[in-house]
Amino acid sequence: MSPTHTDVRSLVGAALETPVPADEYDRCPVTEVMRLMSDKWTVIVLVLLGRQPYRFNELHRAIDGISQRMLTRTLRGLESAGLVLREVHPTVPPSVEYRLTPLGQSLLGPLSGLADWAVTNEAALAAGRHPVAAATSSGPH
Amino acid sequence: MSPTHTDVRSLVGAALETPVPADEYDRCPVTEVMRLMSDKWTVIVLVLLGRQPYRFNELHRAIDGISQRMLTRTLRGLESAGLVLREVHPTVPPSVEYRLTPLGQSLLGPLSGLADWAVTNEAALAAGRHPVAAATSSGPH
DNA sequence: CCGAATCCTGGACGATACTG
DNA sequence: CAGTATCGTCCAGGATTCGG
Repeated sequence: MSPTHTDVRSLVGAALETPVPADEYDRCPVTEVMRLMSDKWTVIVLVLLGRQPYRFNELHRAIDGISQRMLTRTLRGLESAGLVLREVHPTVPPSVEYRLTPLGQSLLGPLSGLADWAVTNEAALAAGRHPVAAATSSGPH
Repeated sequence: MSPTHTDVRSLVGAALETPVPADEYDRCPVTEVMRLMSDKWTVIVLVLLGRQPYRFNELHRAIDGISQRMLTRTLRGLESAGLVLREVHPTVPPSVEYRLTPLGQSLLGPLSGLADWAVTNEAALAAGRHPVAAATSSGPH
């Protein structure tokens, strides 16, 4: 198992001179995870399911603006990644429950780290570019 | 300044019953950050610039498969978010250097957390769905 | 209640050519 | 060297309809 990473060098290997091969970049686990989370609804679904299991329509009502189609697609994506478990209860009418798998739960930690950063730096981001000490060697005279 | 978040509840407020308003979700800082990072090249550019400053064509050569157009767009996006600083040196021929701002640097930490998770769970993700203790106790065969 | 099938639009992305 | 302009393709995502 990998030791703790202190940076994201896993993405680029150890290459400084070597260009990142397009193929390797495409199959990099970091890239894959970003692809998975980068659609419009996956994160919010992940967060909600992190709090409690939901039935399909509960989720549909809980997320304002999502269509049935996109909820289904989002859940399928998470399911096939092993982050969400789909449980069908053979009742009448049928009900389907979705919950996070342990793997899905474990993603909430890192995701929370990113969320924390986003909230902390919300102001700086909203400001567009923030006031950094621009250090051209010519210097502000 | 916000206290430390232990989960991503900042995204959903405190609402369990209340549906997440589409508008609020759209302007949530977490959503914005995900939007920023969710294109094909932003993450790798961020990572490379985290190691050292790059000139435009250095970056172009370092990332296999990226087009000039997309590199420009990616850098513009990062710049307008305040994560990357663009420095024009009035030499002949002109050279432009890109480096991370302190804000950009600070993003590498949380990003690294996600990368670490991705590498750690690469196997489980590659397997599609992982062998979780399924509710159906009926084993294989 | 849960979801698949179909149609449509906008934006991401790539390739190529051109410019100061 | 560091871009911009233009064109074409592909796919995420919304609306709607149908099925089990």
